Amino acid sequence: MTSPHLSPLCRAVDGHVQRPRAPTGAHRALKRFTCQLASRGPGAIGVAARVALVHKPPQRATLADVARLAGVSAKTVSRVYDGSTNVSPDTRRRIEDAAERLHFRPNLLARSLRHGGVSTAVGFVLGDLTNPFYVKVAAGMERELSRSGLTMVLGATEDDPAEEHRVVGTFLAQRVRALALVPIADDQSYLERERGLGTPVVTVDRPARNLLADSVLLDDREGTAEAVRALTRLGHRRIAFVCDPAHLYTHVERLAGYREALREAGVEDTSAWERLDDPPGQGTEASILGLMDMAEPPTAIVTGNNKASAALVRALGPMRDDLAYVGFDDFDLADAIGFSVVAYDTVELGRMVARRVLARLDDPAGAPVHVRMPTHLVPRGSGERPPPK
Amino acid sequence: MTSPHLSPLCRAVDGHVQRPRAPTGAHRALKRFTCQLASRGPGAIGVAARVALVHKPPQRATLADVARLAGVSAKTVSRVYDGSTNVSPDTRRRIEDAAERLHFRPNLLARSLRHGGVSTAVGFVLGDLTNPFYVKVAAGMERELSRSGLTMVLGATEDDPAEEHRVVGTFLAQRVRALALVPIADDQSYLERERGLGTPVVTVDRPARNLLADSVLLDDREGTAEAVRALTRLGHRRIAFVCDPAHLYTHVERLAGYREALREAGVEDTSAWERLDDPPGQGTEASILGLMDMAEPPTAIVTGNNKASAALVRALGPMRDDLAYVGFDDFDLADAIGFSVVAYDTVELGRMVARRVLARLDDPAGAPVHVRMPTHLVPRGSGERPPPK
DNA sequence: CTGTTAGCGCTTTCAC
DNA sequence: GTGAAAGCGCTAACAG
Repeated sequence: MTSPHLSPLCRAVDGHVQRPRAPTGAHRALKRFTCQLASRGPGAIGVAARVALVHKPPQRATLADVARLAGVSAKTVSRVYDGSTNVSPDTRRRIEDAAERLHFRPNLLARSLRHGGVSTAVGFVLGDLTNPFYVKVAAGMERELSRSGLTMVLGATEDDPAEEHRVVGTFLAQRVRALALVPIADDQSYLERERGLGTPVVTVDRPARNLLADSVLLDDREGTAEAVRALTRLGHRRIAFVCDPAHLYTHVERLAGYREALREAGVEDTSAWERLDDPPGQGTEASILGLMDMAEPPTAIVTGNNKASAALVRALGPMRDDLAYVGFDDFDLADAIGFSVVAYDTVELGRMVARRVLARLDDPAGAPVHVRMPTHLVPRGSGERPPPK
Repeated sequence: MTSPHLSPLCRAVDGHVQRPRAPTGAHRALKRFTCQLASRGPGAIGVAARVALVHKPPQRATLADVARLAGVSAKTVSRVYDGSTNVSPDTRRRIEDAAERLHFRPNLLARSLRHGGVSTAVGFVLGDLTNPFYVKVAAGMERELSRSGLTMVLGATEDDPAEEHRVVGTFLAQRVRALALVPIADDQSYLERERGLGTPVVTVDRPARNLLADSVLLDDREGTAEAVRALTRLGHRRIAFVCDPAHLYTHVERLAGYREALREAGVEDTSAWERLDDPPGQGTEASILGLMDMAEPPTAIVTGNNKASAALVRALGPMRDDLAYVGFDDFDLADAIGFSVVAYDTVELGRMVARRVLARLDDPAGAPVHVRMPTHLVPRGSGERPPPK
């Protein structure tokens, strides 16, 4: 019965004495049953056994199974997989053969547990997976992390502060190695302890509140200021700024850049041109149409994000040429419709987040590092028109 | 020294005898050191100790730590966290208090290992994180999975077959509970074994090759056919189809739908109107300009995906009204520029993938299930123009 | 309702 | 260069 012709997985079953109380005891008993039948030839498997076989699949081969088949100790097999060089070429080959035959895959769960209980995943908590900004950041992160053998786990808060706590909690329970976070809750002090416990936190797009964490942000203020300066240089003075919602950190910064640049050009009071929170239920399109209906309408509009830019296109049509406009954030087809924007490399931003995570893992101590990713003006026609005479 | 006033984490240190050979022995020794200093008051921590404390952070509290503080056994604490009701309210409160004080978080890694070595994550292997289609699918999946307490791990193949193997391998090593996959390799038979080992596979957007797996696809063929039928009903006969690359499953299907609908309208030979692989180095815009340069140019164009639609806008401008056109895939601002499309609910598709995963986890046996998500024509102007007389 | 014991699959320490 | 024993944090089985 314990003949050498039994399949490797069946051999593992013979080790039953060594693992008498596995939680999946039923599985194992069943496995032995079906394997025994199988050793009589496939035709001997009854219907019940076949159904059971499908319902309770065979176990994966473990390191011990490989060791047994290769005739070495578990530790030696382990050495082959943790990059140790202290294995003779001959032994190594035997082990690799055995592993191949058993389709062995090291269990990262077990390895992580043994290795200080920390997984190889980095959590990224973002607002919304349908927002192209967050997702391109995630793409950059993933590329950079995978080069270091780390994976990325994504969680969405749907811009709900309570969800931030829930998702972060799940990730911490999974023992992510680090946490990247687009903060939405009012307060991230609850993460201070985790940082102290060795889980670095890097915030993305917005700074953390009440938490000493690294951050990777855009240069929101300078980006908008540059756009407005280009317009004032062309002679524009009646420049509007459209953004919603106004309270978000990035939007506050962009508004500040707008005001700053207009003040430089001698325009002190911009309040008449600011549309910061859209009329409830009507949205940004209404704000923009309202601006154009003014007695003295603006000669240029700066939008605070890509949603506002889309609203502008919807409100005024794709190629309105009696008005100058520049949008924060690049977007698909902006080139095709000649929409000038304040752009930045979103994927690179994600890579930078990953690099901060890696650097922080290498050096958990030290003051928080804050990175501002640069923006640049992309002229495409809509932002280079002087005001009408 | 073992006074009750020592912090809980320091108490854990007193259990040193119980875990004498932890792999992080250095950490623990260090922890004891700093804790002892700390018990003399924070001011007594020397510079070296403080640096060391930061470099080698204290350990997380474990279930055993909580049990010790609450004066119960580990198993009882465990019962509180696995949803057992067999704990007296009083004990439960004591445990919860202790857990709170120690900031205890159950270690999902350990739990997963004990639970048959399967994690709570579902892997989704997609082509490219910057592609909005895949990402919206991921968004839908994530929403549905999180309702069942599962998380999602994302991996990108960058459309490289070798990467598919690598990413899938990583996920399997992490013992994902199931695998969703946009296949890119020629052959997925390597996953047959994993399925047999209890890891369900659901393919997305394209069927698997040589693997019995569930799939969630779009109704590509009918989607294109519907668009073409609407055009033939308006009188169009010279209808072009632009798509690249031609070999992809979805594109093959969409082409078939195009041909089918034109055949229904009496047009047998469509080869002159098909632009299936763009001129190398020049892209889809060149294909489209080439079509319009023909002696008898098409009166309508159907694009095979959103990239081709974008190329059409770039080649012909955003509001070309002497030509009818319809695109497969909806895209941002398509409404603003009056671009009619064959649309579908991408997020819902993702939810459906998640539901297939969950169903398959419940019932690993049974024949593969194939789902086709419906598409629908969204009229926005560009597709409802009759041909010029 | 609660505790004891053993072990998931792996890696660590230490001995050979 | 290799092996034996122990245990990471948690939970299943089985007592009491």
